[in-house]
Amino acid sequence: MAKIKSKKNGTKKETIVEAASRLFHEKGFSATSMRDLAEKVGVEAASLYNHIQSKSELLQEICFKVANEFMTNIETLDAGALTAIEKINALLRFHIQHMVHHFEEVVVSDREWRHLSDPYLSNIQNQRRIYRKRFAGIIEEGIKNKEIKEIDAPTAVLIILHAVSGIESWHRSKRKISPELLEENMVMILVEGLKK
Amino acid sequence: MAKIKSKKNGTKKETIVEAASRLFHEKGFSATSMRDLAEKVGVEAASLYNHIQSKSELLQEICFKVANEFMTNIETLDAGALTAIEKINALLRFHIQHMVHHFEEVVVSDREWRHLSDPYLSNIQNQRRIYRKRFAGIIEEGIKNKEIKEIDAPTAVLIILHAVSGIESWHRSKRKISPELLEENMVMILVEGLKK
DNA sequence: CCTACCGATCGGTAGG
DNA sequence: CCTACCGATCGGTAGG
Repeated sequence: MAKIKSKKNGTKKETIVEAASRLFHEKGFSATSMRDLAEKVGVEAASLYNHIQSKSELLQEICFKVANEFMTNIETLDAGALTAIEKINALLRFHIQHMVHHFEEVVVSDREWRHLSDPYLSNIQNQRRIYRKRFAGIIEEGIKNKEIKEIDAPTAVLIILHAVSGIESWHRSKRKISPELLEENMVMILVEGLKK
Repeated sequence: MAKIKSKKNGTKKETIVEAASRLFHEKGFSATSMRDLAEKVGVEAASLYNHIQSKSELLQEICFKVANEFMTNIETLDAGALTAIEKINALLRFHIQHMVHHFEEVVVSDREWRHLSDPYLSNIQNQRRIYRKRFAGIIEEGIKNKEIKEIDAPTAVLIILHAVSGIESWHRSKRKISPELLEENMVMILVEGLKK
């Protein structure tokens, strides 16, 4: 009876994953039931299973989509001919913009990946480790070049990545500054803190 | 039969809350069952209810304990005669040390407070808002004094508080630097990023 | 502190 | 896409 309204350029599955992102962000993966999701989408719970295999698959979709986007970005960027500081600047801005525009899926993938099970769990853990190592490599490059002061690179990565996830509170705050101002402020505080 | 082993200076309830911190951190509040908790403590699930009222009470204990510690700290510190930068330095170090030594309860209170229900939910949300405002106030003081460069104070607070929560990854990492080095690095990057 | 058990809700399936 | 329903598990209680 009630059909899933899929957007112009999207399959019904994509519509479901999008609704799942919003719910997982709001209530967490474990506290979200398939009946909650069905209600949000406008069908009965059983009907969801014509488009997806399991609740777990929804979390997989979200986590791997986000991981791929960040991984692709760091690879193309790292291949370019920028200085280390310029690379870090670009990485940070990409993270900020992603958090501003797709914060629900980014937050979910950051906070709920623990609820995946193998082999997806190990896969995501690996990707996250590789990403952080690559990021740290860029910082170490900058330290060698004397662009960046002598800090522990993994600690700097950890600070930058987690600082960005603070944008979630920015979304919730009443009187937000503009996304552009937010970006400039974050770059100013974080990148300046690294420079020699 | 099997009795709860309470530590020398702790009630049985405290033993249960401590185990709950570890489990809520590991699996999340919603995915942790009272049977999981009972097993960890060494009794049957029903027996837990001789010491606590509900699962929700455990989360309340954790969240309010952490909130009180941070609130007390900022109040005593803000009453002192330090410069703004010195206050921020001290606040940051308190956060770092707390995350290093009591990271399970700090992470749980940071990540799971959404699962509280009113009136506890509103209470915690208020406390968090007040804390951030007070922190931002100190930064604004520093901007007026020309100790700190002209940044958006709420954004700086958001960066600092979330950066600190990155210490969770530090705990999980194989080759950790020492807590002292971690602290010095975080202060170096974050506080230097604020200075004029 | 345990055994026994409650109603509610969960993720998911069968069959149309 | 829905109705009907499954076994499992949930938080919590009664009664000893």
